[in-house]
Amino acid sequence: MKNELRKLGVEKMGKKKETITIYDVAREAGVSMATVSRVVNGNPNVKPVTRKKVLETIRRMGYRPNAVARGLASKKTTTVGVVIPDISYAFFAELTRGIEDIANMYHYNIILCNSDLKKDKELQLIEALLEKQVDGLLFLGGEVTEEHREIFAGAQVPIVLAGTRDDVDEERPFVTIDQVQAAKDATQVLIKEGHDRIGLVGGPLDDPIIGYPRYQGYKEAMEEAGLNIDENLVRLGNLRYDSGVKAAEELLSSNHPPTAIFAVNDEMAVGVIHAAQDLGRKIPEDVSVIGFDNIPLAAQVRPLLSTVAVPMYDIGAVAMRLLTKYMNDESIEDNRVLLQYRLELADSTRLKEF
Amino acid sequence: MKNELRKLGVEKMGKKKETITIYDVAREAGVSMATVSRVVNGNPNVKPVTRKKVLETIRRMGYRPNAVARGLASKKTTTVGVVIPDISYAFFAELTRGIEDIANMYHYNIILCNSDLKKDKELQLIEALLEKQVDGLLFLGGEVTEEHREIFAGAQVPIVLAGTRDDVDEERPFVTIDQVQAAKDATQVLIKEGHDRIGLVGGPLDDPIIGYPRYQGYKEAMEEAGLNIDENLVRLGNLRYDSGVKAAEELLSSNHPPTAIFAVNDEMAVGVIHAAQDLGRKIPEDVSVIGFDNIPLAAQVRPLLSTVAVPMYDIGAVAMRLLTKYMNDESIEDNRVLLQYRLELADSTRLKEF
DNA sequence: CTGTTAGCGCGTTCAT
DNA sequence: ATGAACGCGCTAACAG
Repeated sequence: MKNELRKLGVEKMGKKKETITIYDVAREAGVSMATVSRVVNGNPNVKPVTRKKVLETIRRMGYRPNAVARGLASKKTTTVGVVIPDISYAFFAELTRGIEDIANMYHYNIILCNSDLKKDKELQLIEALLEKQVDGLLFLGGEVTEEHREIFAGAQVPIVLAGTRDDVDEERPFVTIDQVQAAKDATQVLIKEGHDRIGLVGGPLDDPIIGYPRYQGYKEAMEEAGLNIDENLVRLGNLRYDSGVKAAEELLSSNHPPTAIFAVNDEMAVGVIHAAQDLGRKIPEDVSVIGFDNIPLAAQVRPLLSTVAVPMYDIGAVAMRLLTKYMNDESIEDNRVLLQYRLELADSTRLKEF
Repeated sequence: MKNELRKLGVEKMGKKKETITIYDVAREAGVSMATVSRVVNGNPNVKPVTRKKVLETIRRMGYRPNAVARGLASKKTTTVGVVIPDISYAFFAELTRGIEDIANMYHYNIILCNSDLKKDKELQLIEALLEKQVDGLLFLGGEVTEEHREIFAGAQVPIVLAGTRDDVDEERPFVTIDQVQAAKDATQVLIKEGHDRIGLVGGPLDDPIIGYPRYQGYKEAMEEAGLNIDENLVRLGNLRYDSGVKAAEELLSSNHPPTAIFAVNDEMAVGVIHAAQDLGRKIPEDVSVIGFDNIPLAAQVRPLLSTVAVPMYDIGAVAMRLLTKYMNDESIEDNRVLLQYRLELADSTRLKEF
């Protein structure tokens, strides 16, 4: 009575078309809603003939299941939320690709949100995602504060950290690498080359994910080697190319410049290389440079950048896989995983092996 | 009676917690569901005292609105679908950032899907997105085929193309740039430098978005200048760095090599530069190179890459803005928009002005 | 300004 | 193997 009446609506682009429901299909096929629901959801308890008939009228009527209604009834949305600092960073883009591939494989969709590492925005996004009844949440980058823990604890769905970790909440699952050790390794490459004045182009030290741990690794390596860290050796940037350029200019034009530089990410490392070259230094003859991440850029500059190869795609993929296990109540053996990284020694360092 | 009973559930991470509804809040606050709904949705028709009371019990009970239920009742999900070729391409990552920023500004979330330019996957993703009742759809890259048009036509929601266009369906809104003209301009830079043997490192010619139109622009410029296009001048890659390297190696080691090369995207252009350098050619003295897109990489290599600066972020932002207009039934003046690009002439060409 | 009452479209018992 | 009926949590008239 209602379906019959609404056929006179004006049609603009994608507006006001009759919306055909499971009920319409049922009536048309001469079965009940339940039966239609069964065939749509692949329930085997349907006689083949009936199934065929229903499938046929579904096709004929152009019926499209309403996932929102299904979500309300079943309490599952097959959608997961992803909160990420900034998709325009190659690092996160690659990681997100890993997430999406696995999500897709398990028939989930992802709602992607950029947080710009702003705590308030992060919290607000997480809240919005939970309101949308995502079946799970992936949280990347940024510090996990007490407020995060609070909202995480109140969530009805599993939440996995990717590319970061929470050392306070010992239960919170995560997938990342050992940042400190990796940074230490990178520094040790430089030490092993024989340098004793090794500069650091770091990130913000109040960043508990990149800036601080990678600084920590540098510091530990230096101390263990009995090397000095004077303030002429350390500059902090914002992880972008330009800040790497600036940092290197300062470091290299000091009275007693470093002969090797560890930049805590590749973008800055490439900035360092270019700044050094502009100052007439040869890489790696005059200055050795090592980066961190192994984004595509590392292989698209000359000299090829030596760096710490972080399995970005895998971090995303493994984190998403872990999340699916939680969502499907699969048994999970390890929920705090540190993935392997490796040193990718190319042409910006003299050492090619470690 | 039910809410009271379910308090004995075991609690694992994010599982089986009591879900508190608008009804619970209403009962607790001594008002009706409608009133709670009103304050949640900011409806002004609520006495301040009442509003305060409701807000208070919402806070106290930790009530979180269920967007799925809201979506079913209101027929709006405040979610838009985004189908993109590959988020790990800098070009699309930047574009997506533009989309998300504007979406966020208008309180929409985005469901992101990678299609890898595979038609079947595209269609299937679009279908899934429509089932999820997105309020609108942004489709990027890839060819718009008859099957696309069919499913677009059957959609109940507005669909806007970004970074691409459909020349068959004259009604389909889009936001992009004039690819042919831009490629023509890039080629003309090289022509104006005085080259008569200008190589092209192109994309797949069956790609109607990048490969073909940019080839077309090259061809038109050459023809208008009365220059020859022999097959020793053209190589096709897959838009990635490595294929640029390979293409340039072939072009430059031929008997009569080009003295300038137009690569249809920056990744390949940088590959061209490096291949040329490895062959002992100086850029731009021996070979001029111009790229296309102006991804960050263009400013992170030496020599700095001359390129066509495509407003990637803006394409995304404007497309999303256009989509919001459709979704909110705002009046829209122009629904097929070509954004401005500009030539960014840096150090890989000799010409610095055009 | 507030409450009542229908649905929104579908999954899911529980019968049959 | 199939159908009837209820409920998921909320918005949207409509009354008052």
